[in-house]
Amino acid sequence: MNLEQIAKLSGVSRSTVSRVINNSPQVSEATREKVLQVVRRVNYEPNAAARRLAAGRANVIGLVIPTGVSTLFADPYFSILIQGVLSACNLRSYSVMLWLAEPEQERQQFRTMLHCGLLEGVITASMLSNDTLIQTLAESQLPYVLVGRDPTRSTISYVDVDNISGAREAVRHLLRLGRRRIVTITGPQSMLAGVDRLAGYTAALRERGLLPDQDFIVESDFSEAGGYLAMRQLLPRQPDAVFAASDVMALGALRAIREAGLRVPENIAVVGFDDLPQSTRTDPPLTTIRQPIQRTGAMAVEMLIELIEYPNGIPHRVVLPTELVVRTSCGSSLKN
Amino acid sequence: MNLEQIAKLSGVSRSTVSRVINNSPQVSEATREKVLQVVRRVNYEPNAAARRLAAGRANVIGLVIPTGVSTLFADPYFSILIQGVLSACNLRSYSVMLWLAEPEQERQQFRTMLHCGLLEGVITASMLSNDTLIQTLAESQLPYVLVGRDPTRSTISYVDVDNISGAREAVRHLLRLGRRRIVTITGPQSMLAGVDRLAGYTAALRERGLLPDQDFIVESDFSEAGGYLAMRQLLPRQPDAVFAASDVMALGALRAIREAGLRVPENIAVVGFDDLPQSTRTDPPLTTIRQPIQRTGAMAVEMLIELIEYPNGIPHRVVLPTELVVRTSCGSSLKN
DNA sequence: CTGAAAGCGCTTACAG
DNA sequence: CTGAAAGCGCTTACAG
Repeated sequence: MNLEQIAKLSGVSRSTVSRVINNSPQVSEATREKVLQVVRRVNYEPNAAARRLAAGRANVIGLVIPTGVSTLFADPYFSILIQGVLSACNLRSYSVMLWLAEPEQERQQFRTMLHCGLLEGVITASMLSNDTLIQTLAESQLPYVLVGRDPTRSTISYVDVDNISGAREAVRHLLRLGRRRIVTITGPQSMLAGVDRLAGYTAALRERGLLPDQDFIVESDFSEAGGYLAMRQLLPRQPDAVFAASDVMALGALRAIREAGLRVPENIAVVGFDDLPQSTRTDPPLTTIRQPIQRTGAMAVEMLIELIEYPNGIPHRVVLPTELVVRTSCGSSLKN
Repeated sequence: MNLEQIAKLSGVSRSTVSRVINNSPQVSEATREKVLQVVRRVNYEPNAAARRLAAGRANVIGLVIPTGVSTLFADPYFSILIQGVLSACNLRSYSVMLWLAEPEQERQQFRTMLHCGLLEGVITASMLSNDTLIQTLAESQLPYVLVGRDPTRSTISYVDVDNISGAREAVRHLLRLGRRRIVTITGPQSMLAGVDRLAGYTAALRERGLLPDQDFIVESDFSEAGGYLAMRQLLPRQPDAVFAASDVMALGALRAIREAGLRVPENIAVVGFDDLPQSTRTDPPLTTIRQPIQRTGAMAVEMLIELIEYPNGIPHRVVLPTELVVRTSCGSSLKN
């Protein structure tokens, strides 16, 4: 069923049908109704490929998550982000093409995807800072928005979460509770979220005149296993608290602490970052920094659609706030 | 950059360029080389929308996961399945459009997506048995394959996992270890995986001449919280073992058991189903039935592509095997 | 082996 | 307000 046939059935020209489909104001009410009736009766659905070709629009965007197999499996962060992007797209009648960037050899596929003429814009998440993917993206001339800021480029739109403040809040909380030997398990320092959360940790200590001790900082990879290993490495420092830069790593830390026969929060207080759904059910329930993951995804969609619709608009940068969620993994100040 | 321009640059016609792009054998080696050089030099990428329009192919399929927001968040099963589908598609140079079926009102969007002319085929997962979505899919005339069988339709392709045998294996293991008061937390009985795994439980008991007790069976929803609640409900039955129809529910069961002050496996043995990555790290590590989730996704892709390429091929049904993975949540037979 | 031409299903100036 | 026509970037009989 195509335009031509609808036209025939409703006794007008193809152009007119096209106009009513696209809600053009320059159609008489009478014709509009007549055509709409046929459209509804035959359940007509315009062909997106043809539309894309003729008019450039097809309402499809790409979502690229450049992470190896393992991380995506392990971190609910991505599921939630994807969910946020997808529901926002549903609301706006956009479809999304999902692409997971696997190792280097796949970069050619990324180019192909960008240049194949199906996508009107792209959202990318979880980039390494200064990822070559971004370069490729920029060259494609497609509108795009980053999830996570990129300090090396000033002219692009991104939505990020306030990682520095969030991490600082986490460590301030620990300090308020009287903890002083606060170690941290960081995210990869090749990712800006990893860098920023470490910066927040450092800032909170400095505010109190404390000097961050290099031995108190172990770099990890946002995975449970990584958090576990890092915590084992930190245990000999005899910490009384740990700030893990993600809830999943905090989970690993909890496991390492338990294995060492120590107790949370009595011996070691634990704060995470993310506030994943399951963090209410860890043992003990995790005190953490909530970031609005789903909203981040939705915001990225809104920004991208704006960029698509107004190509000359200025780029926006949005930084979403975080929030300290106190549960029991740090104890309360009364006890200390 | 389009065909026309490549043609001009290489001094041949558009038709010829198209032929070399599509690897047609009817082109002389000399021309092919000449054209290919230009193609590579300018980094030409054919326009998929135009291709789709002209020839019907664009190498894009849809993946629809009809589950509410909550489940997708909570169950890594879906992340892994998506991963499997995406990597298989990457290998075959297909792109995938991901669509999450939210509540009923969204069904119209599903139709739109199917009929918009971008998709060449569809994979759907985790359907309710006899879901109306399948009806819509069938009407669309698109090739599709189901993840999970549908007993009500005999002419469609699906890939499923042997849920019945898997569940039976799980319960046999418990029986071998001497457990006799074996309860089960089932998946939703509106989903075939839920039904099949319960059937496996029942079958294993029957083999031993045991009668499945209705009080020993609680229906749940594949979520952690659901597993927790179900286990609390089952605890008064004084079970010495529980078969949870998914690892995520087993996690909830572990939590309920721990809260009740009981020990795993001493008081209650626990078996799950899935073998998620994190099931090696539960406390205690979970004995479970491994199902090849990623392979399921990849297989669905292969089957769908075959259906797309050979529209008159016969539908295939593939049932992938499961495997018992013994860790420590059931103890060993020596202890019993 | 190669090219000219028709056609895929739309949109959108242009003319009336 | 409406229609005829050109065009988006490809593919593919058809003719040579």
